[in-house]
Amino acid sequence: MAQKPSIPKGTRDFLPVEMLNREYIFDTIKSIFRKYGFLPIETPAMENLSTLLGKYGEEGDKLLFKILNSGDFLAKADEKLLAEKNSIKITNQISEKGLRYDLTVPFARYVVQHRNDLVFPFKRYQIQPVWRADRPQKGRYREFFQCDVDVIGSNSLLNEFELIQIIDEVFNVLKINTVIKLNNRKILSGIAEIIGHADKIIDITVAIDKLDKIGLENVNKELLANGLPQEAINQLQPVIGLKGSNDEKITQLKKVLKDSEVGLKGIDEIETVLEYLKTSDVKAEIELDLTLARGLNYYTGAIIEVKAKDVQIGSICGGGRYDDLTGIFGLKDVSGVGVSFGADRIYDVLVQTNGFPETAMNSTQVFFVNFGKREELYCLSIIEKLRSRGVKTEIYPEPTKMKKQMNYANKKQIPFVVLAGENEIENQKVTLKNMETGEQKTIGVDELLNFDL
RNA sequence: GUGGAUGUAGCUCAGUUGGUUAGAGCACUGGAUUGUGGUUCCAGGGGUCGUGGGUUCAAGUCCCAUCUUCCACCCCA
Repeated sequence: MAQKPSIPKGTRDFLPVEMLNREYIFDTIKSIFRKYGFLPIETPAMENLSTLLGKYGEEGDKLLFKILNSGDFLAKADEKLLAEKNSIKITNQISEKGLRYDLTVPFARYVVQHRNDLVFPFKRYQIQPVWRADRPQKGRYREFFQCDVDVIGSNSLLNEFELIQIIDEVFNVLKINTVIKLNNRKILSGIAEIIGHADKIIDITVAIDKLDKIGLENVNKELLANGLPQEAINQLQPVIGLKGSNDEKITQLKKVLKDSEVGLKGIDEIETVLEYLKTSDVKAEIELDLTLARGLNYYTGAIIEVKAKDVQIGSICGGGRYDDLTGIFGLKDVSGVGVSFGADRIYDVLVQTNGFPETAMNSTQVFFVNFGKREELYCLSIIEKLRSRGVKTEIYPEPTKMKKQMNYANKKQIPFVVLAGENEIENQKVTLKNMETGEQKTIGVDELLNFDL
C-alpha cells in the first residue's frame, strides 16, 4: 500500500493558477524596484550557522532550521555532551549549516564578502524564500518568500523616503489600502535614557508594542514585572499614551526628550523624512507610531511597518535602518536601510479582497485538436507561424477522442480552438471555433494568422 | 515552546445512545453522442475512517498516546 504523500508542516504546494497570481505579485514588485535603480542578487538557501546565530535575538535562534552534518556526525560528537543530552551544546558539534531566516543578514554577509566588486551606495533587491521553525497559523508559514530592497553604504534619509515611495507605489498598483507606520529606534533609546534605564530598552519596546492588544494597565504590569521601578513607569506614561497628529506627537516628544541627545536625533530624523513626504504625492496614510518596536534587535534608526487596512493579517511589509550589521562580519561604519515585502501575506490579502487581475490568469490562446498523423503535420507549420507571432498556441499531443480534447481546452479556458481535418486540409483551410460563443467558421490559413485573437 | 479545537474517498462534508457490507455532492473514467466542450441522463472505479495502543461480544463512534491542520499566546513577513 502506497503511503499517503504529504509535505512538512507550514509548507505549501502551489497550483498553476496560484503561481500565475504569485508571479503577478513578484513581477509588480520587481518592476518597481528596478524603476528606483535596484539590482537583483541571490544568496544560497543555507548559510553557515555562525553567520545566522545571534543575529535575531534568543527567540530567533530557536526558530532557525539547522541542517545535520553529512556522514557519521554522531561519531565525531563529544561523548560527554551526548550523555548530557544538552541539545544546544550538541547542536554546535553535529550541525554547521542552517536555512536562512531572513534576507537581511545574508545580505550583510554578502556585502562584506564582495565589497570590492560592489558599487556603493549599493542598491539591491532579493526575492527568495526564507524558513522559520515557527508554529504555523493564519498568515504564518514555515517557508515563505520575502522581497527585500536595501540601500547599503549611505546614511542619507533620502533612502528612507525612497523606500516609502516604493512601498506606496507597490500597494497602489496592487490596490491594497495600507497604513505605513513609522518609528525611530533612537527615539525609543532616548526614552529609555530619560527615565534612566537604557538597559531596559528591549523590555520597554516589547511591552509598549502590546498596548493595542492588552491595554495600558497590563503594559504597566508587564513593565513592573520586568524590573522597571514604578517611578520610571510613571515617567513613561505620557509617551505610551501619546495621541494626535504626527506633528502633535512630535511636539510632545520634543518636550519629553529635551535632555536626550539620541532622542532628539531620532526626532530630527523622523521630521526630515516627514518633510520629504509632504512634498511628494505618496498616497498612503503615514502614522508615527511609538508602539512599533519590531523584534529584530539590529535596527538603529528608522523603523517601518505596513499594515493592510481592509484585512487583518499582521504586517505585510517591514524594515528599518541598521547602522552596523556588517560590523559583525568585519566591515565597520557601513549603514544600510531596507524593507521586506511579505509576498505570501500579500497574496492572502489579495485573495480576500479579490484583487487579482484577470490577465494574471491568461494561458494558451489557441488550441489545435489532434486528428491524427497527417493532420498533425498540416497543423504543426501553422502552429509554428502563430507562435512566431507571439500567440500562445498548443496542440493536443495525442489523437484521442474529440470530446476529451475539447474538454481539455474548455478546462484550460482556452478561448479559441482550431479544427483541421480531411476537409480543411483539402481546401487549405482551418475551422476556428470561439469557445465562449460556440460560433465557428472555416477560414484560410492566412486569415487565421492575421485573426485578432 | 504553552494552551484549545480538529482529522471519514482527490476535494467539501454526512454517519443516530457503540451494532450487519461506511454514504452524498464535486472531481475522475466509460457510455448516451465514431468531427464538437461548457447543460442533461446512465453506469463505473476509488476508503488501512490520520497513526499506534487500549476498553468491549462488537469501535468511524468511548479512553490514552502521537502526528497533521486550524485558533490563541510568545514572536513575526
